[in-house]
Amino acid sequence: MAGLPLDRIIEDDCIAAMEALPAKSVDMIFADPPYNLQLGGDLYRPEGGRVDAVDDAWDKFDDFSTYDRFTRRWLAAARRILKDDGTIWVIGSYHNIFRVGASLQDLGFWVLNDIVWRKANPMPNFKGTRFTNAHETMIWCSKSEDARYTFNYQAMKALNEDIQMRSDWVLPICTGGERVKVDGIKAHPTQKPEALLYRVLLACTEPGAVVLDPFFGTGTTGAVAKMLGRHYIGIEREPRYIRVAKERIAKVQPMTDEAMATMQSKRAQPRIPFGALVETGMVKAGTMLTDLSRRYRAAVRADGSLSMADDKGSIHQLGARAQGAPSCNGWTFWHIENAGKLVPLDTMRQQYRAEYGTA
Amino acid sequence: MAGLPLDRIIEDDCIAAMEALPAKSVDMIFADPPYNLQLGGDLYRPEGGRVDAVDDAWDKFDDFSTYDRFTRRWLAAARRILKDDGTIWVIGSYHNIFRVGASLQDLGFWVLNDIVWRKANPMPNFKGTRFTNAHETMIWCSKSEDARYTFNYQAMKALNEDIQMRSDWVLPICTGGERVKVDGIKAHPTQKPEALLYRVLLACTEPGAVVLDPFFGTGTTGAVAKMLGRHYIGIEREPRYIRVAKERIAKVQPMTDEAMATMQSKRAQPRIPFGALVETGMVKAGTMLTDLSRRYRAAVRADGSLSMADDKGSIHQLGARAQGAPSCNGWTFWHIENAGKLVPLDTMRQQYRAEYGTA
DNA sequence: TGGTCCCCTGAATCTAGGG
DNA sequence: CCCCTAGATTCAGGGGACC
Repeated sequence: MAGLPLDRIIEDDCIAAMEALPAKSVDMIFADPPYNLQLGGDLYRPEGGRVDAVDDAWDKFDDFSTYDRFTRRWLAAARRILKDDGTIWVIGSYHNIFRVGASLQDLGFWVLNDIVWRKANPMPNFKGTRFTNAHETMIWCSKSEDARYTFNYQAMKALNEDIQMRSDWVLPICTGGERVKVDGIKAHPTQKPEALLYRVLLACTEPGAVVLDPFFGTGTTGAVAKMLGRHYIGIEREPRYIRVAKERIAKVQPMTDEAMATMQSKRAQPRIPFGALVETGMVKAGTMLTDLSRRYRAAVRADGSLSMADDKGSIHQLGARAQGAPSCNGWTFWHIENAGKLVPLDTMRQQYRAEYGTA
Repeated sequence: MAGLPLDRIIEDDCIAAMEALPAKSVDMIFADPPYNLQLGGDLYRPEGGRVDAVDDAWDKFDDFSTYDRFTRRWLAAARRILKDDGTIWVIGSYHNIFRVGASLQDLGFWVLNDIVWRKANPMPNFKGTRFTNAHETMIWCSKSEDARYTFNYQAMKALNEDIQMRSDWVLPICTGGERVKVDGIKAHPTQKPEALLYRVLLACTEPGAVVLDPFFGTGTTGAVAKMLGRHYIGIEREPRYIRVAKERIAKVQPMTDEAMATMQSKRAQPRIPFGALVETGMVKAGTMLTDLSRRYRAAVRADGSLSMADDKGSIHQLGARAQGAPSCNGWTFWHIENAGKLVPLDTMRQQYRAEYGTA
């Protein structure tokens, strides 16, 4: 994408900066916006220490509506620069996440999931007045209902030991060596753990994608993007955060391409028609196929179609009709009997791919 | 409280019914409003079954603004009848919870916590298109910032093996004998588990308190209230649900201490996926693994899968395939070489648990 | 009686690409 | 735009049948 300030940090207000970028130019947006506002119109972050010092006189509704206006403005600017098939992530807590979620929906974003980051080691509730606030919420949206967004399902499944990834993620908070400090004091009050961004970027982008973070802070998004071979664009108002972020990102080593590889979706593999297996003699015409429970039997015909009683059709069609199901994956449904064992057609397909190449 | 229809179900629209009740008369409100799901066509499971979705007329709204008007009206009516020191709980999913949360705040409610119900056994995502929608969200509010609400901190701590109760609760969904059925068919599509209401009522009410549920359904709130010695007021429009709820509640025996003990939730057994070690940087992508005899070597990839020659898969799958065994515990099979010594992955897992906790 | 296996089900915004 | 077809896609728990 020409003209994009890739792998750089823009020092500016995020709304102005986004308005200066070309439309439909970034693949993903990750945003960790400020969560509350005070009388002066300045926005503070949750652990900023001034949260309890609210003036009693302020009008809640008025306050929320100011926050809502701010939220809609930056979300609208984000929407403009997001590609039509891109997605946006916004993280927040109960203080702001409902406003953010409603605004996202009002602007036409389509919620795909709300993700709960369940903190493995949260701050306890010292006063014993509420439940320990042990999670934050992320909202993941596409730009519209029918957008074809990126979701690396198999990579997420692999990351979770072959069980599909759930909407609740247990991850530790950012501590120890990962926590960026300046003169021994944490550089930013709400630095997010890299593991969180790691999962987000791995789930929803491909290597080389452009990820924008309008509230860049100390640059966790940039650090993880660089590590994973994605491009970042950071926007941050505060020079002191930018300074820290630059230093931090400079130290990051990108992964090798090999390490960066993930489990691929089967949809991405080239299509093999069943007929190709018949043509090459890997499956002989006349072979009888059966399902795993040996309930149904069908014969392979010379053109790669099947016949079962008077019915004829593709491996998928006949599998579906046999079961009375709306659809069926014939590759996994039908089996060939070999020395008393049932081998799925899918295994033959893998052999075909190995033998004749995948192209 | 004179004039309150205690331990009864009002057959009416909830807004009208609440408007007919005296102001500031109930101690707690638990509400499970329609979620405004926006479902497309039928959804089929991989094995061919059809998902029995929520398609009831009561969940249909024209658009967000219609839903918002409905939400504000019933919340305003609820606010009027709630005692000044009472609290309200509303449960929802990402479809509606942001609208609900924003409306609560706009009406002056003060959010105390958002509570995540992490479902132990959610319905999977059958098409591999998103993260498994494995939780629902409850918002817990007092009527104002300075209200002196009830929170039984010690009871919650006791329920959680003497550790502060967190904002994320792991509970199974409502199935088995608890699921109310009529002629073998579920009486209500969205019946909530009693364990959920048990925790809510135990946390935020005293015995004898009055708990109102404006979307009573098949009466889980009433059943648990009776069990725990609280009063309930149910409001429900549909006579068929009321009939079921009455029968159900009639059978409830107020609980003995012994029975209470069995209601206490088991702590979820933590499972650490290998991917978690990669995400947190404890095991870097690109690391080479080997078995104790150094016969096999595999590389760690970004998503926690391994690659060995052309083969890819989980630590368990690749361990099994390497040895030609039907299964393999990858945690003990694979090792990392560290200063000439081989450390099993299992040791890394123990370190992870020690560092980040297991819960 | 016990173990094994199969079946059923749960608030779901649930496909992709070519003609 | 619609229509059609290939084919990718599920976890945990409870209950009942069967050996």
